[in-house]
Amino acid sequence: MQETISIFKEHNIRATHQRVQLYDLLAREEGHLTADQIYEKIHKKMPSLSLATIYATLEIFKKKGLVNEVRIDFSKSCFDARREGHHHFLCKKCKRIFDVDMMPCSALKNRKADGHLIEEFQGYFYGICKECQSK
Amino acid sequence: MQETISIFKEHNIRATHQRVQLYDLLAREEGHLTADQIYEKIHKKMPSLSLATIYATLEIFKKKGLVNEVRIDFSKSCFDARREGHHHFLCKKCKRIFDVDMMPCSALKNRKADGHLIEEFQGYFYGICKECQSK
DNA sequence: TTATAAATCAATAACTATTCTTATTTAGGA
DNA sequence: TCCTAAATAAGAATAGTTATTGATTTATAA
Repeated sequence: MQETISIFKEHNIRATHQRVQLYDLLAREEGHLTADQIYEKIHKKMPSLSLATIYATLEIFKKKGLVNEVRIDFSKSCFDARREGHHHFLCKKCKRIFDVDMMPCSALKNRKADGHLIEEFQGYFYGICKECQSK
Repeated sequence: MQETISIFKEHNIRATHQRVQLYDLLAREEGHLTADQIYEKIHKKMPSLSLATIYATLEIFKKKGLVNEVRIDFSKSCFDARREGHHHFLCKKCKRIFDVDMMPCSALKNRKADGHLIEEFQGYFYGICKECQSK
């Protein structure tokens, strides 16, 4: 996608097919996917894609600030396109992850806690999702 | 320690030496230790202790709500004794973890976010710690 | 105290997400 | 189009964690 390529230019990222696919998936289709889920999805269009490339690419995106690693499920990371002030909710029953846009803690950024300078904040919520409550 | 044993009784946990050592370490000496660090510390007093037992014990403590798993450093978990409304700060430079007692988000518990019932909340802060700032 | 079943233990094998290595391919400028 | 550094694919290696197993220990009751 053209918009993605210009974002890459801005951030000095070489626009390979793999990278464009990956970024488009996270930024325009779905958030919080694991490396494995990303692999499954892109593999269909691009059968030669390797998992190692996905990890390497995600690492680059993270460094450039395009993507966030989310570790709400301790066994594996998932990733989504960076978006200020959004956090995550993990349902204990169905294990699905939801975005939480309610953001009471955004004021924390660049403030100090016990003298420590806060640059980033991630809020992880655990509980029972809407759907699972009504069962 | 006697107090630990009575806590175990309350929670129906058999009070073995290994478990008492482990809980005392987390609750009375230090927080946020990795399984490996726990192993190193207890190994001195109790050379037969195995890492598998540490993981198994931590799992029991977690289920009973005595201990929290903290995954602020993505490569490995660390653990501390549960204490309401405290969160964690990871220094990007020295990689140390600090407790953050400032708690603006405690009101979230048992409320809903987009209809999802919040049972637990963990706040992860990333930045530069007090010491590293003054270098 | 002793018997017995259940719980716990240590040791190690197995598992899984992630990272590393290397030969090959590709993007983007000259 | 050609050149070169950078990126990729494939699979091996690593590391944290979990599962298995068989032996030991413990709680409880007789």
